[in-house]
Amino acid sequence: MAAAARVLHEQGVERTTLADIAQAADVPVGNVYYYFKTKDELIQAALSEHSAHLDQLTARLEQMTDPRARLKALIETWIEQRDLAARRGCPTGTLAVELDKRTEGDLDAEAGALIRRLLDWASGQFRELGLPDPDDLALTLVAGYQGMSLMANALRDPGIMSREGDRLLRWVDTLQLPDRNPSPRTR
Amino acid sequence: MAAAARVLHEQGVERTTLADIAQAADVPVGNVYYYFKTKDELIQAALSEHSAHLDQLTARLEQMTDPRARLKALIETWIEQRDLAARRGCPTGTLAVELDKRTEGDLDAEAGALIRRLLDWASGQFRELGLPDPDDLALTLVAGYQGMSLMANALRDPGIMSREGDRLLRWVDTLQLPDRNPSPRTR
DNA sequence: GTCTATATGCAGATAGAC
DNA sequence: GTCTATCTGCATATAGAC
Repeated sequence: MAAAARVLHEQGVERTTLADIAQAADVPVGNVYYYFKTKDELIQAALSEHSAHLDQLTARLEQMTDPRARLKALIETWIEQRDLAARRGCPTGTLAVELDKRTEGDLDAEAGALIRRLLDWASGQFRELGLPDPDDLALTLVAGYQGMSLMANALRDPGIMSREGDRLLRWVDTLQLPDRNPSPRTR
Repeated sequence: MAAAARVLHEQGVERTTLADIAQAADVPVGNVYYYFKTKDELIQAALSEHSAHLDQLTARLEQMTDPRARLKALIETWIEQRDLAARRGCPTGTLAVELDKRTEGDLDAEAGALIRRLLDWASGQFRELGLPDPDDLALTLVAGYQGMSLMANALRDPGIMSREGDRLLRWVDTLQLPDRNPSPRTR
């Protein structure tokens, strides 16, 4: 499963053969079929891997008490992955793009669900901060990440991850709590 | 070439067969090879189509005198394409993601070059406005577009294009000219 | 459970009639 | 230039020995 996730990310879903994955996992080709009946099941396994990584990441971030610090640590993590992002793009994002081109099967929805989980987690942090429209803020954050990853990948420039990542860090810093007593009418 | 551009965008590069393109163009398969020796040449032709579309777009925008209005019109164009973006993603962006997975050939660089041309055009507009770091602003703009397109596509939600597009419009509006005489030291 | 050998289908590419 | 028929290679998937 780890080999599948890695190779599918590196080479893309459609250009990766089962032989590639088998070789990366150091097992003969036929053996793969004992555990995964079809290539689609292998792709699903890769999605599970990414899902587990997301769980690990959020669990680590939640050890911090301040939601704003968690969000900034998330962005720092993205920046640290800049070289990989420039070479191969965001693992989940590029997977979503590829799978969305498929009409049959429902793997595309699963990639979307994975992104939505990140979105929901981020939304929860903004909500904890008491900020208005946490869903919108989460969307801006994750879209920002996907955008900078795609640009870094397309232009083969990890510096883009640093520049846009820093901008996101500053953005998170500037978000202000709304005035709690905007009007004397309240109560 | 138009059929190639359309079908390659809809189905993705790797899942599109020459038969698909031939059928969309209403010519028999073998005939395609009279004009395009390989599938790669067809992909290149699709890139040329996208390039021509970009030229048409910027030419149209440059009829406006105010660079800020041009940028806002660009964003409006993106928002108008929200349904296509939600179903298939940004034509150039998804192409870049797919082609970047290829090791052999140099098509990936051409997709990147196309994105860079948009980047350069946007940078020119910010520069005309006299704003500092026009390249960074252009990067933020185009990354924002790619990010919202990918999210709209992954979540199958055109509303994302509207929400994030509106945010970009407000962002362009808030960009201020720097103080021209910040210090009496000058001269 | 593991592995080799093989079947099947299809996509890219070509030959050659018209 | 156009089109049909066909070749070739390769990727998914299977059969079956061990």
